[in-house]
Amino acid sequence: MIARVIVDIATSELDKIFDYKIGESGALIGSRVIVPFGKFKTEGFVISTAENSSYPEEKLKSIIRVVDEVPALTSDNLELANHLHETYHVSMASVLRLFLPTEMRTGKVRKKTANYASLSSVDFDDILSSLKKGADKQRAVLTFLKENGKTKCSVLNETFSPSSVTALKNKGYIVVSEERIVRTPYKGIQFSEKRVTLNSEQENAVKVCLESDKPTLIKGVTGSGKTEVYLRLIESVISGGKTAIMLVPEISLTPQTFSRLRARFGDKCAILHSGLSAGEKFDEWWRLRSGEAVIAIGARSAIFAPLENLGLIIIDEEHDQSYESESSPRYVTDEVAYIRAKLSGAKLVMGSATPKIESYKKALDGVYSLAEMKGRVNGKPLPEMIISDMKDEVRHGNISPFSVALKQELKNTLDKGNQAIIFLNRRGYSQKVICRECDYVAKCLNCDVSLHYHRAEDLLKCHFCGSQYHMLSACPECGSVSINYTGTGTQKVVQELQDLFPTAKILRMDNDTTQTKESHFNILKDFGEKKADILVGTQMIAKGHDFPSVTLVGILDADMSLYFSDYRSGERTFQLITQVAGRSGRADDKGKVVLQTYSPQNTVLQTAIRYDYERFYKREIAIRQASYFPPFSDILRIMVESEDDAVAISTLKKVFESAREVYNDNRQHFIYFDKMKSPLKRIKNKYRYQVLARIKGNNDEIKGEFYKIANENLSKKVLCYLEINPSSMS
DNA sequence: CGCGCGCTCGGG
DNA sequence: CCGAGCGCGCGA
Repeated sequence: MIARVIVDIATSELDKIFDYKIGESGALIGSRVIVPFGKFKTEGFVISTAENSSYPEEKLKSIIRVVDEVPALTSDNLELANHLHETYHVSMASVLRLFLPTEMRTGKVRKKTANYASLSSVDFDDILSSLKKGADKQRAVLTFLKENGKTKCSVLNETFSPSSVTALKNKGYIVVSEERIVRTPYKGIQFSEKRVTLNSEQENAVKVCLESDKPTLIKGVTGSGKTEVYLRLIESVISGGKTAIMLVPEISLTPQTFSRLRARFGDKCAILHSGLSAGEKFDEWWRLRSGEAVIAIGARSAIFAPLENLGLIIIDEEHDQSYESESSPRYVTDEVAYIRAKLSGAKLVMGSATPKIESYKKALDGVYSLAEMKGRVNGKPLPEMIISDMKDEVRHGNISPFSVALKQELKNTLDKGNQAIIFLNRRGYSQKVICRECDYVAKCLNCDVSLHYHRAEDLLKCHFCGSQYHMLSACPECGSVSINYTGTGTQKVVQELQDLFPTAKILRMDNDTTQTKESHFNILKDFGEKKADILVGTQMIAKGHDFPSVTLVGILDADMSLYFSDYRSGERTFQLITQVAGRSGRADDKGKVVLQTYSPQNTVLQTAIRYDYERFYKREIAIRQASYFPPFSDILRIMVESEDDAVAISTLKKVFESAREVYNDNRQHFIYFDKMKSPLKRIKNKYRYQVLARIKGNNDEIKGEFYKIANENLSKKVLCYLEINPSSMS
């Protein structure tokens, strides 16, 4: 028998199948195997088997051994891998890697075992009496085992003594056996479960999802109880003997999210999360592979969970940007989910309060089924939104980061003993450091961006590459000591708030305060337990978590994201405002939101404060249609990045020449085609250029050609990749 | 003349 | 990806 093997080396010239004799190895389809390759050994994947090979018999080598006792990849996985290989034009090896935790490939983790001791079958009293008089420790061990049953040897050794345990073992009075230990993530978390009855909208959503033979989009306002709908769907699917995947945005993948599933489904669910230790990840993965766990929950990569007999895929907050992979292979999660669901006959359910424009269009066009949830489960209205015109504030002499209205509402909130959240999507103290004399701006040496000042450490930091620099004592250009800070960040907001409300306790949550695994959780926990009055934070406070005492949300700079020159900036702003606003007034008191902006008449903001997604959508889709932007076209961008500017430029030229041939042959499909510097000319010491195109209609051939061009120009010195409708155009 | 380095090629 | 094989440039 012949095994057809993909060697686990992800370069395009090795992206072909090598045949090996299976011999005595026992390799099966999906097995990871060690094979001789050239002068060395390498790891590979058996993607199929055959009776004989087209390669000369005498040249065939044999598989050395298989790696895992059970094939790591399922036939579902292999089928999906094939499709991704074809859609994204990436090597089979790099696609297959997606299906395994990286720790597993490098062979660093293995199954963990420990020795356990238990009483042997000899009569207990006989043993006790046969022991010598002085052997009190041994008697104690035996009594302990009698009372507590099977116990880890390490525990016995610690509490009693290793010698007494060994002595008992040698006499045959206790039996020591090696057993597998499953490393369980978030062991300490309490699982509490409040089972609720579904309201009619939730019932309807469940029904639509289960009955539809198309993917379903659940459009439900914040607090409408989407999670409960997901749980019911999972219940229904696993009771039918099938398995389920639930994807959540990276940032929502908290112990609390997991504990809700754990409470309902116990050990049947496994979590796949980059924050887990290598051992935990490995064990959770195998629990899924072995069928011990049937529900996988995780961020985007969990779409590759090793489940067979898949019945359901849920994508929560489907509009979230974290569903886009930013390293090769650059898959888009909902596309992968769509293919996987189709291949395995599973249901696909996506949920959001503010669906992507593309998704909502599909729902309206009948490509997806639509389930709407307009009411909140607690029956409370959505918080009232108030706009503060910051231009007006400045005109009236208010130069603080807070409007008069926000200050007043903050005071009221604190007086009532309630809590407030202040949202600002900019961390650090200030965004820019500028010389007042000569307008010099401090910039990163590796990136084409200005440095942010961080007061806590008195450092200048680059938010792209993380480089840190000493704070300037004087301008390096003109020597002036007069330095200006512009662009308020979270650190400065905390300071200003503290000045305004000296007795208030303020917590800050952003990238800088959540560096360790638990800090994220701890800040939210402290705030939830009312150990602070105000929480100041970035994007990461926008999601999940009910804080019943929060009755005020302040959004500073609501229009910040409006001015990115990006066709999706309006959509993103609407989503962000809706989401942040949803943090307010989740329980008894009615919530309020103060939205500060310099463009109060902007339609995106005007529709957002009325929670009028429909109107926002209508306007947005009209703009996209008139200007031929997605979903009425596809944006193709081939990025060229290199530390060597000359190499980048010469590669760009080659890429452009090849792409131009495609363009010339298909002019009627192109709306736009050109080459240029990227908006961010340099990041992490790499010069960045791009070939940008926009094409009409369903043009998989053009996409295919562009994928090919990108792959052909890739090398050690230069990074070259195609993005389709990227969420960031920087 | 020798070897060091950079390029190309093959691997089942 | 990694080693082998090969060509050519330079120094005692």
